[in-house]
Amino acid sequence: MVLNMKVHQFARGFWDEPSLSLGCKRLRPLAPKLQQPTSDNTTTTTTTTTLTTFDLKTFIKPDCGPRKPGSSHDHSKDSSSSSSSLQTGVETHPGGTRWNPTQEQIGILEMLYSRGMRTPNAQQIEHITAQLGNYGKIEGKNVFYWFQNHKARERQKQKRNSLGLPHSPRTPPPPPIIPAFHTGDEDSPYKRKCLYWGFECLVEDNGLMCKKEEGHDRTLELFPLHPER
Amino acid sequence: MVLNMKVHQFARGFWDEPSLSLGCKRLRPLAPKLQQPTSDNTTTTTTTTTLTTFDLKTFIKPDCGPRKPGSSHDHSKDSSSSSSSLQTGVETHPGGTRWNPTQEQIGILEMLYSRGMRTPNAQQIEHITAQLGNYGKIEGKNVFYWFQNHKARERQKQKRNSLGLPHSPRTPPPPPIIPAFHTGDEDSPYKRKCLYWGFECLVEDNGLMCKKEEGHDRTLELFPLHPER
DNA sequence: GCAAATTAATGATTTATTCAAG
DNA sequence: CTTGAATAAATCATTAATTTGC
Repeated sequence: MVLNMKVHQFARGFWDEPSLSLGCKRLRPLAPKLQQPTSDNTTTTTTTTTLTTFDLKTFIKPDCGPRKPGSSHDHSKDSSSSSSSLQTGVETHPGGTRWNPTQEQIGILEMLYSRGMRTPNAQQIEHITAQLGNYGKIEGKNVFYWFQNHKARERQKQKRNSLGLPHSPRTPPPPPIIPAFHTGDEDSPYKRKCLYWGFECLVEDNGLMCKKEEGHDRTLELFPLHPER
Repeated sequence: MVLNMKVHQFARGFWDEPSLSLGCKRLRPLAPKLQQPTSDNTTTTTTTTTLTTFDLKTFIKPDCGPRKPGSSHDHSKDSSSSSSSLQTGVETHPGGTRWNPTQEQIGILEMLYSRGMRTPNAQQIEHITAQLGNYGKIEGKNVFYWFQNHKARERQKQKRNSLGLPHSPRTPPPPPIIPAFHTGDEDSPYKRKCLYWGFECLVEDNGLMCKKEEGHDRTLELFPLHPER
């Protein structure tokens, strides 16, 4: 057992774009949010009780202690490391916290969205992730989240519009678009079943890497990009 | 088993995209960003390229057609297969669609819940899954879902009780319990960061198998099972 | 011009609901 | 009717834009 990991440093600097502003306008400030106090840190107590066969003690969580938002930056993502004796500080990494999509990535995603894709299934996510990986680091979950957020925000934007100015005489904002191909979702009664859970896909800067339920001895072929099919 | 694939050449050109203009936002492509920094040199590419264009066609969905609810059972999950030549019908498990927890599994989960566990993190889920695997087939997501559903239902049950009979003189149903150890969730300001996404864990009937972000070169130890069954 | 302060956007999680197998 | 599975809605948190005071 060992967790060995390497730290990849990750050069985040490439592709930085100078500024660039999008045309849309901004709207009002957001609601104030209050940050919770957090204080009360409880100490960890573990009371264990002896027990039974099912060794409860082993569940004591290894890491992930109460997190203080305030305390410097916690590197989210790789929380994995952590265990006590970790080699220190090094790195700590900057790297990265959340996915920062490139223009191309967003462009592709929007194109897919405009074509009707809404909730891509595992396979599609892999494919998309692989493709987008050519434009920057990205993981499957980012794709998944993107569609979820985009769909939700599009929806609320539309609702706002329809309510805000219900007097629009004309068909106001043409709702999304039409699918060019099925996504397994569409509007039909929910698809379900085509889920993303339980699969991980990672794309490295140079090249790509995808896998899936490998342990289960089913390998997923990675779509050749540009297939022709 | 193997993951075969690779490829990636493909440069930026996409957007040939015929019709399709994005609404406002996102403007221009502009500065060519170079992505692949480094290396990449790879022989192959030539950069330049021309190419490609993000072959939309490749996204045509392989399977997952519109689903008719009525149509017999589609095995959800593995939608993966699908593509033509997949090897065998592996699995297809007969009836098995959803997880069917055994008494022991539920017992353990409830014990953990009663002890305060609410939203186990990835590591914990792995561990739990592994342990429960000794009592029957189970996957990480089942554990994840169980806690989610149980928490939610406990909550609504409580709400119902407090509203339904607000006159109960006595403290009616003693709310959950107290945590014996932190789970990283609890009630304190949400923990966040300790997520389950991006990790997969599978436990077979006989033995176990867990893995995690392997591709990313971090290996996770597998908890020894031995169960005392 | 520039960097801290502020605000808008949006990625990532959690909670609430809904669907459906058994 | 119980409850596993999934999706949608609500939130939280971090980053990029923008603004503001030198």
